[in-house]
Amino acid sequence: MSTLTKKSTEMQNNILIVEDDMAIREMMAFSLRREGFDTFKAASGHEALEQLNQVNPDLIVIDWGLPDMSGIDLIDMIRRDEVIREVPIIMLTARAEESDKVKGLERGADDYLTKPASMLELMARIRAHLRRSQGFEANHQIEYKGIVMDADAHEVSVDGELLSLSLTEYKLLKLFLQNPNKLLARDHILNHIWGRNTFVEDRTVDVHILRLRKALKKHNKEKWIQTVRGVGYKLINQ
Amino acid sequence: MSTLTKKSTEMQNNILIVEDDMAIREMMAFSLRREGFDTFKAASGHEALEQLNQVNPDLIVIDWGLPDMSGIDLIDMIRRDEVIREVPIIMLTARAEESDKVKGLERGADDYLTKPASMLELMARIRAHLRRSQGFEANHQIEYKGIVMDADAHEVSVDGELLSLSLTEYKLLKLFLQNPNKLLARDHILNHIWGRNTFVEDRTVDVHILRLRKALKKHNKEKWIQTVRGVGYKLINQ
DNA sequence: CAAAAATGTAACCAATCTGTCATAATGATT
DNA sequence: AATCATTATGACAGATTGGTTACATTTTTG
Repeated sequence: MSTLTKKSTEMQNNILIVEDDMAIREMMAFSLRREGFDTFKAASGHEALEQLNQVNPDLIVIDWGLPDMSGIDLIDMIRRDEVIREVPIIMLTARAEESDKVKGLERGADDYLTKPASMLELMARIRAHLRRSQGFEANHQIEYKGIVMDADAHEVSVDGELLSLSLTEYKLLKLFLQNPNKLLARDHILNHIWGRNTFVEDRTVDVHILRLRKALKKHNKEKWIQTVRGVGYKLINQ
Repeated sequence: MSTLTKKSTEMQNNILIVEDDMAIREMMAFSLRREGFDTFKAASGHEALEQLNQVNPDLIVIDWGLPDMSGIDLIDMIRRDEVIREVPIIMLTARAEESDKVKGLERGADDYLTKPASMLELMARIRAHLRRSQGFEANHQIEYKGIVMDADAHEVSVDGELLSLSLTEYKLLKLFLQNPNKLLARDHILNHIWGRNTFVEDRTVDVHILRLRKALKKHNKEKWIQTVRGVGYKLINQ
């Protein structure tokens, strides 16, 4: 699996820290690593965007005052990106002014802490957000009309029978199961499975769709993946 | 729809306030109602559980120190309940002690505020949580007199029956649905569907209108697209 | 290390979509 | 009613699109 699509279900959680003050940044990174997180660091908005082209963090901590752009602007850009849009964001600020707090939360941050922030509280809030964004169930199962995907076991079964899938097929099916009945455009699929900036052909998606269809066909679920000409594919019911 | 299953997509959000201090409770309720939320109140843990048997709130604000049980215990019970388990919870406390904060977050609260809490900040945090718990899944539908276009599924149905459309027809219909009862000039249509500088004939629009009309005809919606001689077309109500 | 599996591309074909034209139908104007 | 202007319709060819197979390359497995 490439670094690009690194996601967090079975592995450690990735946290991206965006903070220009080196001392604070390193201190946070240190604490987070000690707690078992994988950390990625950025000292500016642009560095952050660069990082986001290479990692899909599970949570982002953003300093309000960055040298090149405001934290708010960075949040805006993240929330507009199709792939990472939903990542939880914790804002960090030196000013205790309430208007900032409110502004940050209104504009897309999920949480807000005032510096000097207690590491303990930051950790607790990070864990609270991760807990929520990764679901409550201990064993992550997605189910849709007889197709059951067990993320922990990395297994898929159709009407009880195990389905043998390659990794790409698995990820593809997972994407479909997470968005049943929704049209997934080709480039959307590309972005989510291969990452934002890979040089994979459009047609490659088709081939993998074909392979996934074949796998489903063996279990009499032939017509589950519907083609929408000119746009993409859709997982449908029957 | 029964009160029990009241969920929040189309209607106001329900907020449950669990707080024993009447002054604070009423103040919060007042502010929340003014902001357009539906509020439900409980002065104790037991009252809260009673309320939860009747309403499914979209978010719960819980005071740390309740007369009959600790807020933490209440959270535990909520998180163990199959139905409401995932509701966002904001803890409220008079003590500023950090250990409480951390404990609350570790045990299942999603957020934590210290009293005296600023109403503005509480509102902002409530909205941030609601946005996350429901905002991302808004499904984009356009509806006009029995024609329902689901942008996520890329589907159109007429009186429940699915309509099969080519991409251009789909875009055309979308344009009409976005501007019902409005006259759409030919060049307006051209600009919106083919782009500003394409070399497509005016007459091409007619052909696609024809095709769209045919598709609608199959579902007894023959006369929906009206010709306005010399100008363009209009989507009308039968 | 050899064999098997997985992956990304290219190439071919079939289905479908699209734009244009010719002609018919309709409406407006005189 | 005759003429002109505009739109509807059907047919057609070329373009686009997606399904499929084959193959080279990489990765994994035994």
